[in-house]
Amino acid sequence: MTLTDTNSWTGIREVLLRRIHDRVWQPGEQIPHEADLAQEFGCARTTVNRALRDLAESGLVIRKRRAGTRVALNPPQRATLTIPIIREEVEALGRTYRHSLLERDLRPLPPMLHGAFQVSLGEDVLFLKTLHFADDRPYAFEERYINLKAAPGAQDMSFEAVSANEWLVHNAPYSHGDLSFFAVNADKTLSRKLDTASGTALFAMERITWSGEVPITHVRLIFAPGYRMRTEI
Amino acid sequence: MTLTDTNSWTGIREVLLRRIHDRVWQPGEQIPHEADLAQEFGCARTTVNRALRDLAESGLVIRKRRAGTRVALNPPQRATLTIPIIREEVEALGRTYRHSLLERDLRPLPPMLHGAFQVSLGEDVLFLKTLHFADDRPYAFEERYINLKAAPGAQDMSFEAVSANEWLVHNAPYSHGDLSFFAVNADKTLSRKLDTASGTALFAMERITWSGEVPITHVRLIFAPGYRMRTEI
DNA sequence: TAAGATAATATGCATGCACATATTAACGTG
DNA sequence: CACGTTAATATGTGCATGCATATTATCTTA
Repeated sequence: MTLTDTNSWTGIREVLLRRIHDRVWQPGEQIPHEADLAQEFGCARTTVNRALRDLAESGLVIRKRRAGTRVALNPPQRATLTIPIIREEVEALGRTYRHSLLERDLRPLPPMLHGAFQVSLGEDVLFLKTLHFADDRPYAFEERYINLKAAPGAQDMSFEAVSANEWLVHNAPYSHGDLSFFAVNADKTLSRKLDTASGTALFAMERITWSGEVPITHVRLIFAPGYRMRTEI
Repeated sequence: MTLTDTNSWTGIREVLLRRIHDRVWQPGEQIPHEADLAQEFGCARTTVNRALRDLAESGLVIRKRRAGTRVALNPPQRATLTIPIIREEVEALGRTYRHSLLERDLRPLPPMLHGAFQVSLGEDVLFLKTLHFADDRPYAFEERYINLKAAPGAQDMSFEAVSANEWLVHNAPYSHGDLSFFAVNADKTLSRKLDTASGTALFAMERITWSGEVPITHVRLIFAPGYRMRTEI
């Protein structure tokens, strides 16, 4: 009856999904064991396991050893959003990308970042101010601090040809990071750079990345008015 | 030498991860076949497969049949963010949640939503305006349209005791949706509701969900000033 | 030589089995 | 009856194997 092949793990996942959607198995309710399901579908337990694991990953079911598998009470609304390199994002829109480096100097780490960005306080960090353009219209304004201990090569880069973002992605890969999104009002500087009225609400993103225990970079990106970050769930 | 057990799939994943981080395998470079790696680690190919599949899922390697596995050129910066139910988000902050229903009526679908929200144009939709509080301070302002064809029970709900969000999560589960984030300036209404100055930049989220082909609801959530959406990568 | 058929190969997936591990239920024992 | 011990059980994971499938390389043939 189903279009999907029933004894492939994806097929089984679809069937289970439908049962959850159609309330055959109520939220919070325990569903049959892997072994029973395997028998029902006439496949190996491994295959059922694969399907259930996938559902558990997306948060739809909760699995516990011995306790069994149950339908999640409130399926967490998870969204995976891809944060592209700005150049790629702009080019994907069919527009021409360029960027211009507004500032570049060594300076002590601003106190605001002392907590998150644990560098010995004497050390200078590389500070960059960049403006990103799409078809010669400002697209995003970037302020970035780079820990030279984590990315020593950065000191010799001008970051005029290749953006710091891209260079870092390729030369100082991170293991983890913190990401946050918020809204800011355009101050005088921002409004001039992004060619908008002062006070305009702007979408902003802040990111700190580490390689293990070592902080690599702190970026603050502020997008031109009208920017939307989209994703599907 | 490694702390992790080397012949568990997670252990193998760690080893592979380190090789990628340490540039033993350069970006774009092809890495050994599953079979070779299995021999190197002294485990079954299945186990290597599991580790590689996991790395592929997080976008660090690209796998193609016959073509082999190679390190991703620009590892997409993917972030999974969990969009919690507001009540849970507020309570997780250790604050008391409540909400108040400001408006509730049936009305034709506003033209703005005709494109996304395909309801026969004659049909009315349920419109709700809600203000969410944390410790009696405004937390977020919500405007919501509910397709009564997708969630007929909604017409009989007052949504005063239980929020529309929670009710829908439990009674009209969606199969997919569109999600977007942006910034808006507080207009007169918003500034009064959210107790802030007019013009303040506010973080906003818009979401449309469907069950199959049928649209369920359109929500626009505007958060009080200072809100940050955080996640880890 | 160019285009199409064919073989080789790396990953994808299913199976059956065994053992590990977390968690709950049952069981004693004081 | 309370509390700690033990057994039962469902999921987690590893292994060996075989076949499926996509893609590339090679070999034909006109």
